Amino acid sequence: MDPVDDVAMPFLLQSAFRNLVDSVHDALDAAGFPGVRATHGFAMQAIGTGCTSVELAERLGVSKQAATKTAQALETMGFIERAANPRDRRERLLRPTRRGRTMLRLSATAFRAELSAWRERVGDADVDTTLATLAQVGRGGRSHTDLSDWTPEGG
Amino acid sequence: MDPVDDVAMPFLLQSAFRNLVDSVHDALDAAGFPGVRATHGFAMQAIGTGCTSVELAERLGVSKQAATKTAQALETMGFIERAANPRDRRERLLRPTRRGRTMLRLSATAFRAELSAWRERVGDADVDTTLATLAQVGRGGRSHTDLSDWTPEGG
DNA sequence: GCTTGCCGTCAACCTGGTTGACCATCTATG
DNA sequence: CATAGATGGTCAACCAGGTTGACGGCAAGC
Repeated sequence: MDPVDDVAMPFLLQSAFRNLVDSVHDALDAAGFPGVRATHGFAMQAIGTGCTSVELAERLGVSKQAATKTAQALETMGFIERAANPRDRRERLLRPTRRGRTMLRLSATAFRAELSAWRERVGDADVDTTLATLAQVGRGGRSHTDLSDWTPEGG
Repeated sequence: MDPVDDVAMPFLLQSAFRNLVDSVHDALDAAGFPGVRATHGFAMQAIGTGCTSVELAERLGVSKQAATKTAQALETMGFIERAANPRDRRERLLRPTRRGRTMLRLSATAFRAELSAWRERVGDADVDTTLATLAQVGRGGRSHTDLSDWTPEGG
């Protein structure tokens, strides 16, 4: 394989991301969850076992209005419900429905399956190195996404 | 470092991409090229030494209308010019201006600088492995971006 | 109890993409 | 040579996902 120029990094990152996300969406589509977009999966992950719109916004690194829009889409698709909080009637707790949790589980499975394919193609060691490297270079820059409270299988 | 779950891959890819692109934009901004977006740099790379809108669309993996819009933005910013082709009066050849080539060169330099920072942080070997791994997993999936004709420093 | 501040929402707008329709032009064919 | 079809480019309408600004409802602190 010819050497990869450093300048190619952004393209490689983006195309890897797209390939990964596309394959997961294909799997979700086949499993009866059509129309799921990348943002939806991200947001579901960020919601975890439940949070408010403002928390979601912080976790996704977007404005609260954008988070609210995404949450509305998720609610329309039946992935979350917005429960009133009797203790604070301003708040609406976003929490995944049964269907939402199923989608998340399928999504995680699909991600792992695609990663397994990568591992078969290039070897476990290289994939692990890639994960570790990206995790390290990810910190340090401004992180638009707070991963601290994510429990992908926590529901 | 705790092990990185495979499910984290999309987030790592995306945040690495954003960090990288943001740092390059900061550098461009500081060098007198404000307002450059990721799409602009990508498109300039894709245009290379010159191509038509339709070719640009193919290289970027988007519709020709989207490519045309991007090209218009690039022209407005003074990075490309659209020359008539006397041989085929339908065509308009998109080709980088001097300023456009300068921007591309600065952009490439900034990418390499950021990658150098990565290399210092995690070591050459890991960055090389990451590049090679991403390059391999990138092929195989549907590639939205044709890198075949790119000559980043070719101008 | 009133002010302050936070949660959520509405509205307007931007960017970067989509599809459909269309005109101008080139090209291959009858 | 005329013409039908393919191709390059543009216009218009629309969508998704993000932004900022304004604002109403509610809770909480002096």
